[in-house]
Amino acid sequence: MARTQGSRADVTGPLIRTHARRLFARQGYAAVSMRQIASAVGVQAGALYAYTPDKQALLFDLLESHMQELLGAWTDVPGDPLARLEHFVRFHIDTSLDHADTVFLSYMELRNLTPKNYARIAALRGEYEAALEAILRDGMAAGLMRIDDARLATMALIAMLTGVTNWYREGGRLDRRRIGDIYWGLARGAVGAD
Amino acid sequence: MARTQGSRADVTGPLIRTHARRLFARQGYAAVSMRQIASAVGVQAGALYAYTPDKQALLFDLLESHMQELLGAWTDVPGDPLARLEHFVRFHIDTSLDHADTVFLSYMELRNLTPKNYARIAALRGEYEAALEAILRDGMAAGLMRIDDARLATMALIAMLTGVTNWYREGGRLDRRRIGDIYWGLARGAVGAD
DNA sequence: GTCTATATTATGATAGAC
DNA sequence: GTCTATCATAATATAGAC
Repeated sequence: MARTQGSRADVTGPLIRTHARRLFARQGYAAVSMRQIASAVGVQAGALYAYTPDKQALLFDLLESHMQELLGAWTDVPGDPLARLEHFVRFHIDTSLDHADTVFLSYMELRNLTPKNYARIAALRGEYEAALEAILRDGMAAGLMRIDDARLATMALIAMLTGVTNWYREGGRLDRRRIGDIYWGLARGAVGAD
Repeated sequence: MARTQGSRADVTGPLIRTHARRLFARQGYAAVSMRQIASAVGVQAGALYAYTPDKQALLFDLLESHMQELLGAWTDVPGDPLARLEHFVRFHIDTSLDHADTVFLSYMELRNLTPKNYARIAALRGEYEAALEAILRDGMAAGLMRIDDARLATMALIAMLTGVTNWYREGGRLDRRRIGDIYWGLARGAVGAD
């Protein structure tokens, strides 16, 4: 609640998203008021409505742009399914830690989306899951992986990797590279590639 | 919002817990009002305060009694670490699915606890994690498992197993027994026991 | 133990001035 | 684009009657 006048559209928009993301992740969508977001940004509550039609749209935009960014950032590598799986493991851990707030939001606040908005996010998530499942199926076909059920293995691996966000703390016992190594070992074993 | 008078202490208490648990899990703690819980139970909002000092205590009671029940229900089996791990895998999946609402709550609403209440739940969770970690360490010591980091493997396995609640639907493609088989295969591979 | 009524505070969203 | 002021509604929690 700093300024009392003046237009700064270029900076206010991103600030709203940043602070909303952080607050939603830390306290939950329903527990955060528009006034609280405005206060963090340094504007009055009314000003937020120049950037978003309502609170729901703000949440949806955060989740959708995150999924779009995730899908845009993911690039499969050609060749050996095991190398591709290792790449996915490291990519997923790194991006999950880079966007821990949004990742948490994506699991937590799906239920606060309208049905239509929910369907959109679920579809994007399905695309991402399909990328991993394709790798596993290729690995099975090539005889490099022993997997009972590719769909369940996909869900299991994503849950396992995303779980890093539950305990990781910057400056902790292990750095990211080492964590990636360890989880790649777990994933490789899980798909029977040892 | 059915009755208009009459005392039914024996049934109202459990009903409050049951409906609060379901509503908190489906909509989030902050999004659920005391009126909403009261309405589901069939009493007026004021009546809830004969059972709980406030909303926060209601959430804490649900989480704490769940953790107590989980710890009470868990019994290690003697002998082979691999058999003990299989037992843990099936136990964790089964109880997670039996208490899907509370499991979800336990991950999502920890941040809505006061620091003291949070510390209590975290301690109970730590006890449970320690049970799995002990199995993994015994397996490593016995040369039956190849694990880089027992602590991370513990967190990874629990996240993987708990993730079942994210996609499981009653009457779906796979029954619980089969799901347990598949996840046991994944877990066994992850700890290098193939 | 439960109801009705209410105190108090906060919420999402809008209108109009600058 | 932002502020101030405000509407309409809803929240948690309490008091006192039955």
